[in-house]
Amino acid sequence: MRTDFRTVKEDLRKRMLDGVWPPGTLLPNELDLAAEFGCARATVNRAMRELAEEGLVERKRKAGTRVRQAPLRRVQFEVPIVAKEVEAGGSAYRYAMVRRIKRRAPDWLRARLQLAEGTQVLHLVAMHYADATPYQLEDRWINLSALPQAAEVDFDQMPPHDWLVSAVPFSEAEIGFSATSADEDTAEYLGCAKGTALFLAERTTWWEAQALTYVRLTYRHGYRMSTRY
Amino acid sequence: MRTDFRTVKEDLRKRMLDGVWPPGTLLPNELDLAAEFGCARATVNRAMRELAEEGLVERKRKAGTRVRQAPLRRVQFEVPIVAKEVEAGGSAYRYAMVRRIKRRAPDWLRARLQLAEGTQVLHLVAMHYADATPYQLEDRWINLSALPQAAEVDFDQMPPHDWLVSAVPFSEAEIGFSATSADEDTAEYLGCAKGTALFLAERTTWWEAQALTYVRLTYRHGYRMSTRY
DNA sequence: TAGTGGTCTAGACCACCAC
DNA sequence: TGGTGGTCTAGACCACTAT
Repeated sequence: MRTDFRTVKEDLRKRMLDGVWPPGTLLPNELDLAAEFGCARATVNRAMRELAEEGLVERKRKAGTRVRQAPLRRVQFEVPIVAKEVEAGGSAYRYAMVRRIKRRAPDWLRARLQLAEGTQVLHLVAMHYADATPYQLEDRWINLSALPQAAEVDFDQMPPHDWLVSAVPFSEAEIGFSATSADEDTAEYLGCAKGTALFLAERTTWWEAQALTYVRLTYRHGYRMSTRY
Repeated sequence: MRTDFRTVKEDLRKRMLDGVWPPGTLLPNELDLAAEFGCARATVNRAMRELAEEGLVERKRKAGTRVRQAPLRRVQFEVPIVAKEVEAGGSAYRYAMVRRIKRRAPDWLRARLQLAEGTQVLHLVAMHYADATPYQLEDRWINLSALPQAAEVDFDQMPPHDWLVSAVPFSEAEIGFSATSADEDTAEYLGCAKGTALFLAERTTWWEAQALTYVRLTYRHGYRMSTRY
């Protein structure tokens, strides 16, 4: 059995976790490690490169590889897709359009998306359910000057997110998370008391410097977004 | 000038973004691409592997490489470190311990951290400020059976987080984000009205299957955690 | 300037799996 | 069962930077 880069990687990681190589330690160079593990230098290189990407070690030419003082912590989330989220929780996903209005972009939206005055937008409100209980309220604005086809789409049949992914597979986005108080409408949609603290995700999507859509996703009371790292 | 794997990668990416290879397209195999780019197969492999890690393409032996239908979206956050966050915002960071009590772990904490009955814990409450205004309320519990040294640390001089990073450089953690209503105490600490919706981050940290600490970080009203992708 | 990591090459063998 | 990606090797040259 040959020496696998994963074997090397996990072995090196173990030495750091077990305190054999505490933070700040200078590791042996690639050639020496390759000799120790009985593998090619390229194999050690791959192992070390991945450890560096994970933030466990820091590499510099000539200076060598060091265990990081404060191992970097990067959290990775999958962008929550509501249908998958609901089904992963063992519930049946259901979706319903609430409102669909074509109108001129309000000022706050024009400012946020940098739209010209008088730009037409499509305002969609939709509810997402887990079994029969409200899960998420979607409040979406689509820039019709960038996506005129959206005006013809039947969003009763296809959730806006699905259509957007198919229409614009690649895009830049900014996503933000915060807490908000339920206003009267939101409280009614989500079945909670007015003033309840709710988790809010906002996303703005761009393509080639043009804003495509802005969406506010308000989650039901008690929602928690979590991950391990 | 030789063909760089970055060149190959960006060239391939461009073809997908530009619609030359729309979602679902089967890409040429590595050998053909290597011939096209005039480089070794390993170079193409590295480029494609990274594109796969980014979620742009999907690779399967024998089946080949395909452009993803719905390009996967992975969001990366740096784990927010309050001091850096505040200073990045151009404010002066200040920190103050509010309370420090050694006690037996309450039942809810024992359940969460899987502690034996009667386990001693250190309960710390601290405030983090941006300039003179409250920024974050830290409510932390440290398992003294795992970290007995914590009992002797002067947390007036060093924020708990900094001490923990130096004491336990490597650990597993679970982090969760949600929304919460300000109770009376929290409202007073953060200078907001009772019942205000606040952003809450909770983190539980483990090392070798033993819980080290559980912390609730409640942010001031209006806080927003955001990222691009 | 010398030591270290970064990358490319050409070839090889293998595991997986769609056909 | 054959084609594809996954990985390893041995060698080479180069870029960066600590000294």
